[in-house]
Amino acid sequence: MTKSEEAKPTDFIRAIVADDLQTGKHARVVTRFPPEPNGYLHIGHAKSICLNFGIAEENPEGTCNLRFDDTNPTKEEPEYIQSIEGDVRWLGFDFEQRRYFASDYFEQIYTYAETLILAGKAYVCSLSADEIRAYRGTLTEPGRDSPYRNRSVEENLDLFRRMRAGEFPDGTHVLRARIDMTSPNINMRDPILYRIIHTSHHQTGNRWCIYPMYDYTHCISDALEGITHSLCTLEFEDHRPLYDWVLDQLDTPCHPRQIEFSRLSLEYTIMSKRWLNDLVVSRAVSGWDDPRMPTISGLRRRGYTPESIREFCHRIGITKAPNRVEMSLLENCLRDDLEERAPRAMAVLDPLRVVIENYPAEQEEMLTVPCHANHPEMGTRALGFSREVWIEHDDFREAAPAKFKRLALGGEVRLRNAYVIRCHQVIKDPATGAITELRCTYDPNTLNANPEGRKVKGVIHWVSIRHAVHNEVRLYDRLFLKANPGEDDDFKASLNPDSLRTLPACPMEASLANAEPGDHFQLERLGYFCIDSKDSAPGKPVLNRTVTLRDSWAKIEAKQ
RNA sequence: UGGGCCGUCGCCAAGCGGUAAGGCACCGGAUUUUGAUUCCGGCAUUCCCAGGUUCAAAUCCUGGCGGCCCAGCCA
Repeated sequence: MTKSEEAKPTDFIRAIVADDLQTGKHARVVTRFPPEPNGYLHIGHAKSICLNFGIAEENPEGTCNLRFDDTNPTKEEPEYIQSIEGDVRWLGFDFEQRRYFASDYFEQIYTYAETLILAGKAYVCSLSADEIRAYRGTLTEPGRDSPYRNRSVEENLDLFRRMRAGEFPDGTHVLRARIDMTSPNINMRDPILYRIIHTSHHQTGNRWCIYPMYDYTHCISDALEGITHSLCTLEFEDHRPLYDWVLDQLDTPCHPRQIEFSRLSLEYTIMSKRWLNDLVVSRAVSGWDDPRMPTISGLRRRGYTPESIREFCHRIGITKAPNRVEMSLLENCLRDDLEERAPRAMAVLDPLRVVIENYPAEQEEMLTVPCHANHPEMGTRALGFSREVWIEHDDFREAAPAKFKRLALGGEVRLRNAYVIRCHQVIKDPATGAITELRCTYDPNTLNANPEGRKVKGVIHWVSIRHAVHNEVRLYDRLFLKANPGEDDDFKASLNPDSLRTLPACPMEASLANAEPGDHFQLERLGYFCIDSKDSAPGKPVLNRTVTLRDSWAKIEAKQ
């Protein structure tokens, strides 16, 4: 990044931060990423992570905390904590020792609640959940005061302490802020601060049976951590008055500024943790890290790199405008990255046997070919060649359509990194008429050289049958058929039945047998692939197709 | 029709009173032993609409229209 880029804020939040630093409102910036451990992180969280950790990185002495918003033990699991920490680190952000839990502050938060009660700003309400809802009013009608609203400070304190002591069952009492039941902002109609939940908590065990609500907890946690800018998504905009109200009543170390930005939507996928969980539980996918999932762990297993995801977050920007980003933008970030770093290899997904009749049956060669044509520094690899090779079925046509530059009967094509061959005979299954084999000849003078007196435009990939190893390849496609799943029906109704195609044993060049889980490759002319980190065995890699190459032939063909 | 927010190219998105950046997508064309990559070129007389202020408006004012969010003891 150049100095001018560093100095120039790229979005309205960075502009606010820069201004606050400039004016001396803050000496340094402190942000936080506050997930609830109730599911795996997804690409939408990556946007928030890149924003919060990014701002900290870009400013001198800036820091960003990882804080688990763990105020609801009925929905949270330690497994999620592990995955979230791993995903943040994998994305390339370091929270060092700054891993906190809202539950770290439960005692302080409780003390603040008693302060509110003492000040007459909070009361214990003994209405049932249904009654509270009824008293709340609607969007257009004001709410009504709870009959418990004017309990004495002494009674409130006594009741609240007994709530903590476990004297009451779930749902019998709540602690509420005493604000304004007629507020046009429903969040200000005496919001609930504490509820009774007799459930053990993953961090605090059985120490508590009352748990603070998000609105009450989050602002205090921010203040206790000295957060300067509390960045969250747009749906919390209506909560900001409450965020400020709570901190205004209390003597906290500071009063962070909440700023909201729009969350990420991506076409052909979903971002709701509830829905993602549904896919996992219903076995529609193999898990949170299924390579079709928009989760960080799913993208990682699919073959996305941290760099590509960070670049994506950079390109989409930060605004308050509603958005639904095209998948092609994400895919392009990936291609840009993998184009540079992925070594090349060859495999055939839909094999057609080619016999090169003028190549001696007993002969074979080990060709030395570059790992990356545009990056010689990436070295070379050995590639076996012999009389019989597999080529892609789709790379042959008996009668070539217009602009077809692959192999046709009577025509020539180059075998990538090897010789030019000519096809003179097609062998078919007499019963079905399906093409089963091609008889060809090769031009021995075309290794690393163009043929004399003619041009061969087409180049196709291939694998020597004698040298091939066979491994499973998984071809992934979008998880949903609709750009906005669940928009006007059950989201699962638009699941793509062909989002995964498994090819159990594709012939591929032998060098691939040694690939390690997580390794990236470009299978030439097919796409980028990644060695699956879960289902591969030593010497037996499973290849996940990360993304196809751009395919301008497919466009031409579609038009014809 | 209570409150909050948003509306610049198909999709993101700069712009903050001085005469519409950039990326993705798309369309040409060049190079190419990946129909990939790379490279050149094209792609908003117009900024949701209508008035108004101004020498000058996407930017300011007024009024419309369209969209999103909020009635969990979820976050």
